[in-house]
Amino acid sequence: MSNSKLYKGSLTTIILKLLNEHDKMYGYEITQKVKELTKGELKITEGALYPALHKLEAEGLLDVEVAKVDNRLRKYYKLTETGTKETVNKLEELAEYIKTMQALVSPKLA
Amino acid sequence: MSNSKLYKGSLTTIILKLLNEHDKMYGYEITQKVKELTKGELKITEGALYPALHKLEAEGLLDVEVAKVDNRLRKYYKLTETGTKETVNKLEELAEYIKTMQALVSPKLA
DNA sequence: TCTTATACATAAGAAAATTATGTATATATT
DNA sequence: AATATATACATAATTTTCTTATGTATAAGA
Repeated sequence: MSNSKLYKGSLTTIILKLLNEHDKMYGYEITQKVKELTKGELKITEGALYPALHKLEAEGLLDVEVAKVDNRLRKYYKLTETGTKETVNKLEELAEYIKTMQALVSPKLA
Repeated sequence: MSNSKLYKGSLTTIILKLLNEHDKMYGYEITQKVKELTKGELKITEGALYPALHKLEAEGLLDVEVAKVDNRLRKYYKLTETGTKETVNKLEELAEYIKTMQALVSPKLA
């Protein structure tokens, strides 16, 4: 994912946010979009992505829809209603995390 | 540590930064300082803290000095030269992480 | 023809945390 | 005096999340 361990725990937030913006996406598309948006800084590996998608689906945050394009399989994921609500929570948590960390590493500015 | 999983992976950064500011600190003091600086948002658990300190010591980033205060044991940790350099790296990684995540979740502002 | 890209998946192992314990002393409360 | 809370360390079992490696299959480009 990256040389930095800080990304641990943020994959779910990333997936939910992307799906919140793009309506429906398939796994490989997510990896490419992340690479593009972060200018190569962050590469989502398949070993992390697919289990994460399956977990989100099992938790009822995502719905899946299978399609065949160019004779190749695609699994399109989209947010459920619950998933949309959870996205809001995750984004609030991210904002809170950033605020908290800035308070810790820049205490003079906090 | 917190209800949010985002803190996973940031404990080392937090420890190093606190030691960079406070010269020497002992474990329990670190837990209290974090609680104070984050107004209770973040609570470092002992099961996470002590193994992390031992690991940083084993890696040569921290030196330890044992003291007895009020008949109770304290283990004061301080940054080694290597530890000070690594602190700079970790803080750069944190800044980079925040920048990257903002590019992902606020693409319009990126 | 061979490599790269697209597209899914899982399994073994590592890393970092949580949760649950354990020991011990000091201080505050009932 | 008894009990609870705070101070101060530690580790072990388990869980979560990721990396690395591997596997299958089709399409496109060199």
